[in-house]
This record gives sequence, structure tokens and C-alpha cells, in this order.
Amino acid sequence: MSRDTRVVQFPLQSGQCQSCDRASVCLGQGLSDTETHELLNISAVPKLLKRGQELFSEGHAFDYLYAVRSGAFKTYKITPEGEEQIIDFHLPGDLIGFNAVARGYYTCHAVSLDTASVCAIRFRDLATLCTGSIRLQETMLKRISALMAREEDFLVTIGTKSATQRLASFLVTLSNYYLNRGFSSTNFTLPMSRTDIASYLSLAVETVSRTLTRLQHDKVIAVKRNSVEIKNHERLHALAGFRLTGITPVADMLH
Amino acid sequence: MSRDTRVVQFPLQSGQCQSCDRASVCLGQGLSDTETHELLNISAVPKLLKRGQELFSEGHAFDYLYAVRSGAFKTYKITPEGEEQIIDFHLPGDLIGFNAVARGYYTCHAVSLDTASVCAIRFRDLATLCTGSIRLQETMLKRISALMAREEDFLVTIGTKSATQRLASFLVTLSNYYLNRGFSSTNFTLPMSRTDIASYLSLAVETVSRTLTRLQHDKVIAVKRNSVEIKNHERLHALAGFRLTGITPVADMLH
DNA sequence: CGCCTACTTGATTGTCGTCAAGTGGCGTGG
DNA sequence: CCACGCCACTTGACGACAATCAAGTAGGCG
Repeated sequence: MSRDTRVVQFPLQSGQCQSCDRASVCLGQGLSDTETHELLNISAVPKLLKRGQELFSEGHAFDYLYAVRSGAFKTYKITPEGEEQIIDFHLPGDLIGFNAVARGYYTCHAVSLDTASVCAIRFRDLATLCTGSIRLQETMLKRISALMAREEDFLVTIGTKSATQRLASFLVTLSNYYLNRGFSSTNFTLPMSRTDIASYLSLAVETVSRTLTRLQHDKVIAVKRNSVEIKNHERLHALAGFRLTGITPVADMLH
Repeated sequence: MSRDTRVVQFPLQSGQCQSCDRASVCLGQGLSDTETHELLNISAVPKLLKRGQELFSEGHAFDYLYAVRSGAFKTYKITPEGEEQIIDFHLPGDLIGFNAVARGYYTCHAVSLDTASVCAIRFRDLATLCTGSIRLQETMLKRISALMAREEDFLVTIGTKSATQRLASFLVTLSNYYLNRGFSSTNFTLPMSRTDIASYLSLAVETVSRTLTRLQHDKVIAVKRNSVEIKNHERLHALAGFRLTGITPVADMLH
């Protein structure tokens, strides 16, 4: 398996998980060789998407889980007023679609935020495979459980924090994600629009904009279009109030 | 866990799921006899709790899932400022603890809102049992997935709705729950305090109180302490669904 | 009976949403 | 290549909804 971290995983063909640098964060942790092999057989149905392309939409029959290989996605629901409510953003290594298992159809829309690629994993096959592998089965449960835990942490953020704190939390979470993936945690891009961020954090676009400018003015960050530089990680962390979401070392510190 | 001697209404003993009227909503749907039998063996470790008693607390090692038999629970996290943030309420038939699977410790506190009883299910055993049963395995996944979907719907509520709409949504949800369980959907009790509701809906207690009085004044509901009567289901439903913060026919309806 | 907690009600403040106008980047078409 | 328009974003002014502060009421329980 190539450990090359550059984006060379194309051309995407069936059975090509080996060439995917996301394999370790996908579903394959701690599996035996045969288990991994079987997983590869069913999981590598690749799909390439352009910016703004729909991966699936709300209400459509649920067949596939998607593992993000590259790019970024947003999932959202449409409110009765016809507006998007962003549920979450999804970066490489994330799995999308678990929330569809219960109802049998997707409960939200998933759209790529830029050029992106995913592995489509037929859920039926995956479930069948789980029967033979306790480890895989447990991995699945853990993945969903982690999503739930993350969602609940996020609920606290939305429920108790001010606009500034939400933005700060958001940036710290992103920063941690990039850190964990071996990228720069101080200089990175926001793949999503201000409007998306606003919806996600339950704020008005104007508030997001204003808050970002203020953070920049206070030398905590530097924003230029979609690129962010964190200039004062301490302050940002403090502003966020340190109970943060995601797979963060912070969260693992327990409390 | 010592067997409590005050147990009268339930013959709570190991292997007594048969006597539990929640069996069908627990985990046993569509299982074979032997599967059900095995499930019973591991799942009927009963526990009785008084009002305000802790089922588990945040950070503690995760061993058991709990199925609510009777009574009600709240799960909450403690914010950095030391305040409760209610994550969810749990009524008979609900399973508590799934969010702990990923991290290996409970990610929130669970406390009974009144006298309550639960089945403690050792997760290890359940996972093992799942290996042999595709159906049970799938049931598990579906249960977690349903929780996620629910959580996301709730996120939309919190993210886009006004105080009145949140309260209305909350009441409708409760009403639906009771309806599905064969109880009255128009007359029921609120097992949780106003403060709990406030935290859950990300509002101030005063706002909850005021809004409830206003709904009562407008003859949509009747509240007396912890008992609620829904007098105009139509209106309540309408109030729950739509948000109009600007020009508001709804707000007019409320005067 | 009196205390304590839960809840209600009223007055005031503040944060953030809304409305409105303006800027800048970018693609399109002339 | 520039002009144009579109869209995302920014910035400012204002107002609304809900939070906060502050009393006051009502049950529950010792």
C-alpha cells in the first residue's frame, strides 16, 4: 500500500482501496488481511464529483455509504421556508450516510464543496461483511457512535455559545482536523462559503462576516477570502471555550 | 448492583424481559426464538432509580447500555461554566448510552426525572450476540442511526426556529411519542422541569415560562404545573412548523 | 408554619438578525 | 481586452427577540 500523501489516487477503479491514503481512517483499522481484502472488494466503487454536484439528496433510497477521499462536502436539510440548514461538513476520511440506515432513505442532501472523490460502499454488502467480522462490526458501531458524540458536543456549542465563541470553536475544530491529518493547523482553507458557515453555526451571514473581521482586527486570525491563518492559537482556543468537537486530543483529555 | 427490596410492581429478575411491556420496542423486533432467548439472558439486569438519581456520569467507563422501562431520564453535559446543557430526554422504550461506544466512556450524565426503572445491558455481551445475528446487528445500527437522524432534525429546530416554535415543536414531539405508545396525545405530563426544557431548547427559563403562558392564553394548550393539555392541535402543529420572524401571521395569531 | 425550590411576571438591556448599500473578484460576452 | 453583471462577501444603521436582572407567587416538604 502506497503511503504517498500526494493526490495521486486517480484513476479510480474498482478494488483500488490500496492506493487510497485514507484507507486507515476509513473502516479498515485492526482488521485481518482477509477481512481487509473483502472490505476492499466491496468498498472501492469510486465516484468523482465537481464542485456543487450532488452526492445524494433527501428522501432518496439509501443504498450507499460514502467515504470521502478528497475534497469536501456539506450535508443539509431544506426547511419549510425553503432554506438550507447545514447539518455538517465532511472532509477526507469521513463517512457520509449513516443517518439514512434507520429510515431507509437519506435524511439530508449531500453536495460537494469543490472537486471531490468518494468511495461508494454498498451498505448491504458492508452489513453482510460485518456478520463475519466482530472487529468490523465494532468499527462500524464506533464510527456512528463517534458521529453522535460529535453531534452532541456541537449541540452544546450551538446551545450555549455566543457568535464569537461559535466561530472560534469552528476554526479550532477545523484546525484540529488538519493537524490530525498531518496538514498545517495554522494555515488552511475554508472549503465552504460564509453562508454555509452561517447556516451551520445558526448565525446570519453578516454576523459571520463581522465576527471574522473582528477576529482579524484583534490579530487572532488572518482571513483572506477562503484562506485562514491562525495567528494566536491560545486566544482562539480561549475564545472557543475549550470543550470542543471532533477527534481532538483535547476531547480525549477527558475533563 | 444490589437488588432493591422495594421492587413490587415489577418482578425484576434476570431473564424477565417477558414481563416487560417494552420488549417490542427494545431490541427484539423480528428475532428468532433462540435469538430472543439469548437477548433476554443478557439484557434483563434491572435497575430501579429514584427521582434525581444518577444512572451514569460523564467520563465514567462505559459498560452498559440502558433501556428505559418506566419513568424518564435526562442526559446532559456540563459546560465549562459549570452549567447543565440538556442533550436529550429519554422515555420508556428508549436506549441510553450509544454515544459512549466510540470513546469508551460516557459522554454525558444521565439522571432520572422521577422514579424510573431500566434494563442494564452489558454492551460487550450485546456486541457478541450481534455477531451471531444479522437481524440484531441491523437493529442495533438502525437504533443508533435513528438517534442520529433525530438529533439532526432537532438541530434544524434549534438552528432556525423562534422560541414559540421550539416550544410548539417540543410539545408536538412529546404528543407524538405518547400517541405512538398508546397513551393520550392530548393530555400528558411533562416529566422534566422548566429549567430542563429551557436548556434543551436553548432558551432562558423565563422565556419558556412566558411562552407557555402565552400559548395557554391563546387557547392552544392548557398548562398546570407539569400537566399539559393540547387544546388546539392544528394551531400547535402550525406553530411548530413554520418560522416567520419578520412579517408574522403567526405572531398575530398569538395576540 | 416557614423555608426552599420551581415557576411566573415585569422592566430593561444587549446581542444578533434584518435591511440596505457598497466593494471586490470572476466569468462571460462583446 | 475591457465592460458588464453576477455573486460572495463586507460594512453600516436600526430594530426585535430573547437574555438578563429583579420581584413576586405558589407548591412541596421538613
